[in-house]
Amino acid sequence: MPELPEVETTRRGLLPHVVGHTVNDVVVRNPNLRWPVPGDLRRRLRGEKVLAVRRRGKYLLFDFPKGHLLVHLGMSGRLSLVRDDAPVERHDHFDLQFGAHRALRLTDPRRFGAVLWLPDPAEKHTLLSGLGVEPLERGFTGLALQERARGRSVAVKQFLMNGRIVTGVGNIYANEALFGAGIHPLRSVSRISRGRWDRLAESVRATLNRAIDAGGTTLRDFAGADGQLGHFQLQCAVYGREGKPCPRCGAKIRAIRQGQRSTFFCPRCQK
DNA sequence: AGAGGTACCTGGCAGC
DNA sequence: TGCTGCCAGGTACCTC
Repeated sequence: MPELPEVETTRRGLLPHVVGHTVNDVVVRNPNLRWPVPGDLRRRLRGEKVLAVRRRGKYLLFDFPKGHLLVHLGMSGRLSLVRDDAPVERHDHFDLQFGAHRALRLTDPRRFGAVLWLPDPAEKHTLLSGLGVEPLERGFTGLALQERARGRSVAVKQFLMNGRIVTGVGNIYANEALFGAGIHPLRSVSRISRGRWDRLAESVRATLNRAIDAGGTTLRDFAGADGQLGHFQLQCAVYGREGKPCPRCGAKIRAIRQGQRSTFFCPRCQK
C-alpha cells in the first residue's frame, strides 16, 4: 500500500543490500502485472551489476550499465529481501536473485504494479517524461504550484493527486497535507492565494517527511527473518477518521467522495 | 487542454 | 456459514 514515503523507505532499505551487487538470476512467476513483464529480463540482467537505485514519484529505478529496471508497487505491491530458497507464496510474482542466497522479491496481490525494462535514457520513457515536480525537491514551492494551477479550476485535492502536476502524492497524503495547510479539499485551485499555496507546499513536504522518518524505524526489519518491510503507521489527523474529533479543534471529521476516492477533512479548520 | 470516468485485480469486511 | 456488494493507499487511457 505504497505511497511515496513507503516507496522511499523501501528504496533506502534496499540500497545497502542491492547496490554494487550482481544479479545471478531472474525469476518471473507471473508476468501478468499491469503490463506484461518483458520476457528477456533474464538475458538482460544476468551477470549485470546494480549501479544505483533511484526513485521518481512512486517509480523505483534500478540502474544497470545497459539500462534500467523500473518497478512500480501499484496499490498492493511490496518488495522484500528474502533467501532465494524462501517458500514462494501465491502473490510472489518476481525475484531478482543476487549472490549469498539473497533475492529481492516482488509480492503484489492486486497486480497493479509493474516491472519493465527501460533503455537509456530512462527519463525519456513515456511513463517518466510527463511526471510533475518531485515534492521533496527544491523546485516544489508554492509559486510552482500556483503557476501550474493557472487556467485550471479543479478542486485542489485532485490537483495535488495529479501526477503530471506533482508526482507521488496519493490519497492519504493529499488528505493529510490539506488538513495541515487548513485548505478545504473541494476548493478550486483558481481560488487559492499566494500565501496559502506556500503553506500547502510546506505542508505536503512536512507530511511526507514525517512519514519517511516514521518509516525509518522499520528499516531495521528490512532484511529480517521474513524479509518483510512492515507498513508504518502514519498518525493520521483526518484520513480514515470520519466522525472522530479533529485533533486541532474537536469538530467531527467529515468524509465525502471526490473523483471516486475518499476525502476526509475538518469542516471547521479547512476553508 | 482540461475534466471526468473507466479499467486493470484480489482480498477484506459489513450486512443480510 | 455463505453469499453479495462495496471498498481499498495507483494511474494510464479513454471520451467529451
